[in-house]
Amino acid sequence: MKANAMKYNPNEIEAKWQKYWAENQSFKAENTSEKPKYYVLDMFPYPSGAGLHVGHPLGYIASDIYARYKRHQGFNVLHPQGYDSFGLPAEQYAIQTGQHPAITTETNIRRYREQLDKIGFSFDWSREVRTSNPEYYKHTQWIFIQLFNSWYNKNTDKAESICTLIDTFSKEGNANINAVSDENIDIFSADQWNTFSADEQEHILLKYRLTYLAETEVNWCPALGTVLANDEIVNGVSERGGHPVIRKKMTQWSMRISAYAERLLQGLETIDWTESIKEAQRNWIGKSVGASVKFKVKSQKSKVEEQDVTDFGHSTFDNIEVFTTRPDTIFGVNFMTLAPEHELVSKITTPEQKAAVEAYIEATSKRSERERMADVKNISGVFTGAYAEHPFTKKPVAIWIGDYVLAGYGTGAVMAVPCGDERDYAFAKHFAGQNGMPEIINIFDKDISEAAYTEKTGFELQNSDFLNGLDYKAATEKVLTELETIGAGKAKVNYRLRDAVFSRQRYWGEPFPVYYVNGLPKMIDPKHLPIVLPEVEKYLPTEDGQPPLGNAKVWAWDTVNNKVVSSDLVIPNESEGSQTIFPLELNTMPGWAGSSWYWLRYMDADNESEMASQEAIQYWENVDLYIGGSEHATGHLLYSRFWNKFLKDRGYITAEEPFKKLINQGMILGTSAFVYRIEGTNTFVSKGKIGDHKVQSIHADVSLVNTSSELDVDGFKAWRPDFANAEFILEDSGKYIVGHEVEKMSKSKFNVVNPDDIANEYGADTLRLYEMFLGPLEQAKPWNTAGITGVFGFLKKLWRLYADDNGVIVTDEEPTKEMYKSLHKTIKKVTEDIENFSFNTSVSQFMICVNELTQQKCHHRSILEPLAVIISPYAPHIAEELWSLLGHEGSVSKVPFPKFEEKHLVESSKEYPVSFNGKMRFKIELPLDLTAEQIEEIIMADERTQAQLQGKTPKKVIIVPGKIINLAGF
RNA sequence: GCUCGAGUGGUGGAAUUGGUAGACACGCUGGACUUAAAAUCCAGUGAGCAGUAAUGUUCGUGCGGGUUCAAGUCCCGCCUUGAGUACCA
Repeated sequence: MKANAMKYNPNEIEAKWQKYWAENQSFKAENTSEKPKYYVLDMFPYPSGAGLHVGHPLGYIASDIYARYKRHQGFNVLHPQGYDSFGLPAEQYAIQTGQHPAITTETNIRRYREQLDKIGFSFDWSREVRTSNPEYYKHTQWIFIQLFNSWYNKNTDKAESICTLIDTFSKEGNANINAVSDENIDIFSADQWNTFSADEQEHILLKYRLTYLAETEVNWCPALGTVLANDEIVNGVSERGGHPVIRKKMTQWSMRISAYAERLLQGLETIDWTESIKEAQRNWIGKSVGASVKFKVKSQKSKVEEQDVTDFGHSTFDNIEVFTTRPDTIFGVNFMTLAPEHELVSKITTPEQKAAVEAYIEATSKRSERERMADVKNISGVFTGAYAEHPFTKKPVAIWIGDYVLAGYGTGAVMAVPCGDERDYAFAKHFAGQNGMPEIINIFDKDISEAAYTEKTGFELQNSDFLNGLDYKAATEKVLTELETIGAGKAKVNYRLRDAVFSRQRYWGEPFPVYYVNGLPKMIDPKHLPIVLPEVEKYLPTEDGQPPLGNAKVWAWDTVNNKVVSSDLVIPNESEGSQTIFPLELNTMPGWAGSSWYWLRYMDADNESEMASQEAIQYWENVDLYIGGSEHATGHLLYSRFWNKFLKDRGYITAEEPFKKLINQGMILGTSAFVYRIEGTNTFVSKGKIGDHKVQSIHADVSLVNTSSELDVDGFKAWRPDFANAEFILEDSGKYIVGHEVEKMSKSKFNVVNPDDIANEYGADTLRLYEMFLGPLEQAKPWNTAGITGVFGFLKKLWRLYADDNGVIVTDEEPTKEMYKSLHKTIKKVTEDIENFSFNTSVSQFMICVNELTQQKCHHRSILEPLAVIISPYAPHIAEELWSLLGHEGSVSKVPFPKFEEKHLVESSKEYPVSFNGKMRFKIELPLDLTAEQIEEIIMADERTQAQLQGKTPKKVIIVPGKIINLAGF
């Protein structure tokens, strides 16, 4: 007993200190403090049924090291954790089993918490949030109402209360309003506004609100029974499940994120994020500078027969507006192409082209997004028979439709310049000679017989009237002036960023605080929030295709008693005046709603009346360090910035950007193991014996394989009943050797490694150090446990500096110079490493230090005390225990970080490498205070130098004192 | 196609502003302790050539050039690979 008492026993000391931290609330952050604040945040997890695997804690360990380090540095650190607990898997599970998603979620959270606690994170759990908790989503609903009650004023360049808009409307109409809004809003005067009915006014306001209800074309995923946002679609299929997605018109809530396009772009310059994430956001926002140009649709006389144009409704001129980044090529316009969905198509198509156009539209609408993408090389389109008028030459320009023009980008129409654009060129070549497709005009002094000339440089314009002889820059300037003069266009900036669809046809999400009167949405007064998710019998859509909330029996809003009441009380078709009970919104909010503001909630997580108090918001401001995966580049990280900017505009918070510094941890991949079954048999052949056998690769559970790739054959037979009678062809050594492949960790690949298993075997400190030691934080890397014994051995070695089997062996003697040097070298390196997020090299440095101190037989308090402190952010449990072995009360986590002292590293001499023609030949120890001349004298006198020179004289002698000696040119 | 990264021993990876390439660890080899094994400790370990050996010497950071006394690091041109994005007018 006595002997074991002083052995390093990770399980015992880790349990002990985890309990101590919890009982003493060691990591509770205060909202008022004399200390400077530092906010370290992890992307909170979705609590899935599979639990945590070793990949999840990677970022948490890094942020925990940083948080602990900052506490040692004297900061008041906020380091919270919570759960993004609304989401699809819990709902799918509910559909299959009938189990309420809240119960599944609760079970999963409990498991996550257990796993997280085992790793010894310094989270302030008193601030835990769960997005599915009504006390949380009450505030999500409140933010939604604020967005509804806001519009974006381009003059002040920020969001304002809708009241300022209504005020202006009633005083001067909307002519002078400069807002981000729907397009094509009719101009009205103050008098007109004041005579509009309330409903009419509401319809107009919806076109300005920052969240609005509109019939839009959405991404509909039939398999999931819901719409998806653009960032939830990857390669034309749903991100979750990989189901096909089609375009569909639906009335949905949208978020007017496009209002913030420019600020979201500019803000990137002010934040410390990786270039790749910034670049992804820039691409997603997709700013392009060019011009919008109007083409009048010509009242055309059919070439086939003379007819009165008024018969076709062409008596009024329509304008087709296009966006182009190359207004300088305007004289190269051969034709125009509209997206098949363009609203003018049906209006302008001539009778003789009608059948062909309609057939084409029909055919393209049937194709899914994915088919359209896969079919890029196939050129298709139809001539509408109509013509537009060129703004300068006044010549007719044929109007075509084609699916290479996307309805969702720009105006859904392009001016086609075949000589300067590859797609226009291909289209023109494909339909060359057909009715409506003229010869290509070449406005460049270049050969375009093979391909378009797409460069913006190296040409002079020709065949371009007043632009002849000009280059890109000069022509663009001139044409913009001319376009404005004749009123046919102007400079324009276009963004790819679309407004984000905010409705989901799901159960397990935030309900909207919205009810409908005569089909118009009304917000519930915030004082009645939360509107709690109703109970339903089935989590599937209703039989008549309503979202799952359509199944709720109690889901109507009583405007007299201000509460949710039975849906049966809604009286259909009765005049508005007598009704007081109205249907509630049946959609729920998307997954990103709750995660778009959660960092604010941590600042004051128990506040019932507000999302967080003003005091808390002013103290914590925003997140100093945010760590998480790069997969959220264009989703969460963009939406969060949007809501943050909005909340700032409306005066609720103080910071323009939510996350000052962002680090993306790389994914930890699994190393899958494969066994090879000979086809049609139950015989498994070892990797080296496959030869000519036709085999099928089957995933084997990685826990059945040791570090030498040998399979536990008996374990494998017992693993699954169908393998119980398996036969094996072994290697000559008698072993069964498996194959390996690096893949994403997943249950179905049997390559998941669980952090608690590692913690049980080696301890959490070993797990923490090993995850850091694997390689640079940002880099993706496969998990393998091969090196873990090295880290475990290091901790045992560290322990032995403080204690042997019989007890503590620390002395109060004065350490040697070498001991101080080892320590301070390490303080210096580790401090730099933490600040550079280079945690892998710190672990190496700790190993070097402990190796040196062991060699020096160092058991000196003056060294071991600071050593325990600098190692504590990485391996907090052993550090606490060592700190108490040294006789201290309380937690090492509160102790100031040791200061690096240069004096311990000052050297009086240096072992110089001596190179000849750049090749290092020998080393020589020389005092550092020698001048270059003195060094040269010593070197030239050295017999090894003479041996190298073989009697020759070097032309050049380079001596960099303190660094290197090089003799060259002989 | 475009954008952003990355290529270093048997393996994971070090190398701060150009200055001893391969730190640290795994693995492997040999040794100590042990009846034996595990654990622990010690030594060696980029490749080739010469030598019994100490040692000497050549080659070596994806490929081909260049700048420099000196290049993994800087410049030019490629190759491979990962990630994101894509008919964006």
